[in-house]
Amino acid sequence: MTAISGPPPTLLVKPTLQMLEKCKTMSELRQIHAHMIKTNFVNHTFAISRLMAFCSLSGVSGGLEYASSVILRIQNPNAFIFFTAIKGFSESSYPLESVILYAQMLSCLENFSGIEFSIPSVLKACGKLSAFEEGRQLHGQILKSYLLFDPFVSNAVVRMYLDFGEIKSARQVFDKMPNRDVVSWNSMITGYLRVGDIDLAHGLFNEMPKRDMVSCNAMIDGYGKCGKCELAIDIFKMMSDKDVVTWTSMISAYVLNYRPREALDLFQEMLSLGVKPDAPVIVSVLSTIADLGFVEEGKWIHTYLCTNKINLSFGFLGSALINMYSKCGCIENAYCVFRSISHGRNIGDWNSMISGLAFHGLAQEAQEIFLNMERMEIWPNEVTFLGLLSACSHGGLVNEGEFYFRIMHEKYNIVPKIQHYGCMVDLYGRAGRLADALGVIQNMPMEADVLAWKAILSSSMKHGQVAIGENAALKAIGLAPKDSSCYVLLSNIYAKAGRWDDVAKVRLIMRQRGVRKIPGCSSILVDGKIHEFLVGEELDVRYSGAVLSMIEEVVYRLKLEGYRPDVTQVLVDIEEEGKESSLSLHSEKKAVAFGLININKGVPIHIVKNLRICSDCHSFIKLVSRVYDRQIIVRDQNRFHRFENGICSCNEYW
DNA sequence: CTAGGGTTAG
Repeated sequence: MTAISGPPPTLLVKPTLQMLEKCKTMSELRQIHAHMIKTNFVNHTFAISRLMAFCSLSGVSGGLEYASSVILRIQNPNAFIFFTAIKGFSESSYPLESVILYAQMLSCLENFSGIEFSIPSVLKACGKLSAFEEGRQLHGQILKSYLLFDPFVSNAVVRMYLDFGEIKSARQVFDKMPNRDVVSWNSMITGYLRVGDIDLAHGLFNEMPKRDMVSCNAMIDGYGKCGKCELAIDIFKMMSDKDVVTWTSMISAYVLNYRPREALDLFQEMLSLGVKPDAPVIVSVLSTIADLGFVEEGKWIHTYLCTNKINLSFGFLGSALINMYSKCGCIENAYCVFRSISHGRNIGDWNSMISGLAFHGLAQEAQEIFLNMERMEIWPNEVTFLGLLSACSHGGLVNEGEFYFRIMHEKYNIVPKIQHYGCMVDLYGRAGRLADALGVIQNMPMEADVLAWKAILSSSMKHGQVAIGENAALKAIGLAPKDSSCYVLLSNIYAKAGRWDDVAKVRLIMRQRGVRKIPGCSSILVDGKIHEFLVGEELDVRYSGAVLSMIEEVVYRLKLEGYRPDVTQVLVDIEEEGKESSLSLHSEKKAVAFGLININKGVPIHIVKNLRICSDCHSFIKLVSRVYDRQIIVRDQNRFHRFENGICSCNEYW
């Protein structure tokens, strides 16, 4: 087809551009394109570049072929026509197309002016692809053509080397850069922060001639990620201007450093100052709320999203909401959100729903979600299978777990990662099949990590396997010498076997190594207020007397019903009576007692515990639910336990 | 056209 020379009719320009803007599918694009050819748009640079941009959108298949064929038909293509497509592809999931298009551009352009606009995108694509060879060639071309004087280009070169993980090369380019600007400094700083080289990052931060908000935001984020929360706070407080990224970085820093309350307080402060929250900050806050189990706050955010008509299928919002509701015990609400985004569901939304159901021990329902995915031809990813495997392991469904593990690579071509093997270890371990669990560890293609050994450790504890447990503890402690839970589990195993000397030894080693047991902490929501209880004798004066006598009364009544305190859950060998009273000071028992006093019959008692619920508390609460006729829902580190009528929803899989 | 923040996982 030959283009007629001359511009398109002026009246058609605006509607054509609008059509391109609204275009949704490739076949629509073909129609518009046909129309453009008829009405003389083939050389209209702006319209063609819009058309090219569409081709580069992710989810459009055959985009590259179409874009290439369009360009071939242009009489005198210029660099701008290529630019939008090159940029688009570099940001898509097919960055290679961007490199291909760039090569095509070089071969068909007569005049190279304007190609410097595309170069940053191609460099970005090379970085994403780890295309070392192409990247270095490009760098060579840039050096020869003096393009390094363009700050956009040289900064992109630095960024590419950082993406390659070649910090030294990036630094060399940075040091030799003719026109270093604030972006160059910021890129270099984030490069150092990403690999945890805080000192070098901080050095540049101090040295740079002029800092801007981005520099500070990057430092806050970097400090937060390497556990230096206080330094992050220093910078945050020092800043006079803050944007939503500043707040998000500081909020995430708190979250990462286990200071969720301060994170939420900061979010409140941000809102009260009129800073408009966007998707990233909301996602981050929702995950904190999920961890704390603060349903009310979570609901408030959900309402906020609805009233501000924020689309839940955007980014991670949907999956963050689903996760929040399921972690807060409201699996129905989670379902509701999941159903409400039936159009435009992300893979993350499906995964969160499956994991949420797994967390509730609803293995059947989790499998049904997966069946729906298959029916709708939605391709699962590795996280989908983690959810499914965890559902099976919490539901005691060994055969089903084996099935999913198999189809994961046979049908879906997903290579199992260490986490998947960990799930399998857990699956067999919980079901009491320790030999099979150990078999997984022996046969997996990588070295087992702490979590795999901890799975063995806790199932040895549950099934009274001292020797296997000892060995697993040795391995786990070797991999994570500071993790108190490994020592505690080993000590529990010894206690269960009555080997109090060994219990004492473990305790001694812990003290020598300075490993402190994380104190158990349970919280309970009463009248919209959160009340916290810590393990041990210190009890908030506000409640102490009433709660302690309530526990005494409950223990007395339960003993009449056959309750026998399980003293193996005590870390120290003290006299039997001492063990009993120290058991009765477990945080979840205090929270239950507080709930019995302050929550009316018929209203479920919701408790969140920071660690795993101990087996004594588990049988204790089962009995309470029957004797006091209460529904008690406990969320521990691993999952939900719904106690009713003397039975727990976990069916002893925990 | 280059630099900063986000979920689901044993």
